[in-house]
Amino acid sequence: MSHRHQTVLAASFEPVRGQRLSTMIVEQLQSAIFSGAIAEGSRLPPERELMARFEASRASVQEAVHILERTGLVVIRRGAAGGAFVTRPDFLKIGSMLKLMLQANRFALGELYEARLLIEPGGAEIAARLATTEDISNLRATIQFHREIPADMPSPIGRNFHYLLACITANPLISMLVSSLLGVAQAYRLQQPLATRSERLLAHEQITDAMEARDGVLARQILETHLRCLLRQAQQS
Amino acid sequence: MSHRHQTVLAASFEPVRGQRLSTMIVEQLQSAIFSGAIAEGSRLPPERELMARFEASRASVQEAVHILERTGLVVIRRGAAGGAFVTRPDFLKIGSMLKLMLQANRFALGELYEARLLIEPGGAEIAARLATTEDISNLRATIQFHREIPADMPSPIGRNFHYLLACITANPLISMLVSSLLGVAQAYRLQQPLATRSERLLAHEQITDAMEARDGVLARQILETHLRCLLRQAQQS
DNA sequence: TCCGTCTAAATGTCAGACATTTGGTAGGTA
DNA sequence: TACCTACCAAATGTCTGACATTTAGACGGA
Repeated sequence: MSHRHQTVLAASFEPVRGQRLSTMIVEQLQSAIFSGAIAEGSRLPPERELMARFEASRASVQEAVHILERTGLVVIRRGAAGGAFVTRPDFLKIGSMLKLMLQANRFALGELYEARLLIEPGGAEIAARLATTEDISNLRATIQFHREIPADMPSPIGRNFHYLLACITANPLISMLVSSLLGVAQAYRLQQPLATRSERLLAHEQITDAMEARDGVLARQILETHLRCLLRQAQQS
Repeated sequence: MSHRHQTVLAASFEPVRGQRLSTMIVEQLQSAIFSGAIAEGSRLPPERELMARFEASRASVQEAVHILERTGLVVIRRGAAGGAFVTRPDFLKIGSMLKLMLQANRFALGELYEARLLIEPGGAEIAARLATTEDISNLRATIQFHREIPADMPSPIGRNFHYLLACITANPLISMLVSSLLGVAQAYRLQQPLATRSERLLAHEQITDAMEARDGVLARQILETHLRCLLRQAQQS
């Protein structure tokens, strides 16, 4: 056993050096979840049973399940009827994770606005087509909300005008992407707010007006101008 | 000790129910990394030492470090001079995680194209401004590559026309978003390819031609038309 | 009916051991 | 000197078995 390196010209050159056990378990569970073999809301087998199935220690199994929870694929409840329940990662959680990782690479602020400029104006146009009167009044309420709270208080994402706008598109992919970008933006903005509050509120109001008039093109233009202005400022600083 | 629930009107109502140990360790290490207290490229203390610092078991510490690795914040090397080295998550890795989470929510194919329609045409316009002759020949090489490989063989992301296009924007945020969306798209496309190969290749060639002519608007239009056509098909099916 | 209490199932954590990987070092040999 | 080999030590990977904690539900008494 001590002469493993004197291998006698093995037929297969594949190293197949196993990954970490927990990683492989994660992958198997993931594909089981994606394939629908484990339905949403149902419970994964308890750890002891997974141990037996994967022929791994509890530590490895547990780490795998914890990673799944961190990814947002399951929630773990302790106690008698507890366990790991398959769930759907809500896109706020996804956004916050993305934000975290974006934060690690330090992007230029300009790059951020450039990306927003790609998504949001087009999103506004779609939103204008779909907005209900309730959506509109939601937007107005948010504007009012921001008018009242102190400027230094960061507002929750649910009260963010741009996020609400994205949600109106009824395309979860879009709202997710926007919420991620906004999360990154927030981390930057704490350092240096680019637009004055009144400028921002004015733009938001104009956009809402345009949407109420069902003028998608106008809404798009205003948002585009607004963001492009911020982009220029960001590139200068 | 068995009457814990008869708490005598605690002064603080905060449950402060401790999170998982590994989670708290992850957070501390993360903020240490983000703050720069642990420089990029340097090594985290070995597990035994982290055990002592956090007063936790090796299992907890190890799980935390593994999670950091999964997040892309460190790479772990085994062996003598091994350990967890602080690194920067490259955006392909981030993109793949985003893709994973997008995949978990099952989107309609139409929503996917709608999102791509927001990002990619604008991205193409930016790319047309910045493309070098080398970029152009890269694009052509990719088209040729796809012309030659069998249709059923999935191509690597580095050979994906749309991804290359996004990379030319020189905005890592954009390439990341696009690569994520493409990843999701790939999972779908295995089921049903919407565009015929010749249609796709033709569109790609036209876009490249437009970029070579520095006609950003045209490149944008072609890509937009192409995607919008696919979107319509997706909505019908 | 409304409580407390107990129980069992499940996760959370720990300690210690052994296995594996891998860089470096010391020594021998051409 | 240059190269190869064997060995060592540091570090992560994994397992085992135990104990701690949480919590839903069952059981029973006022």
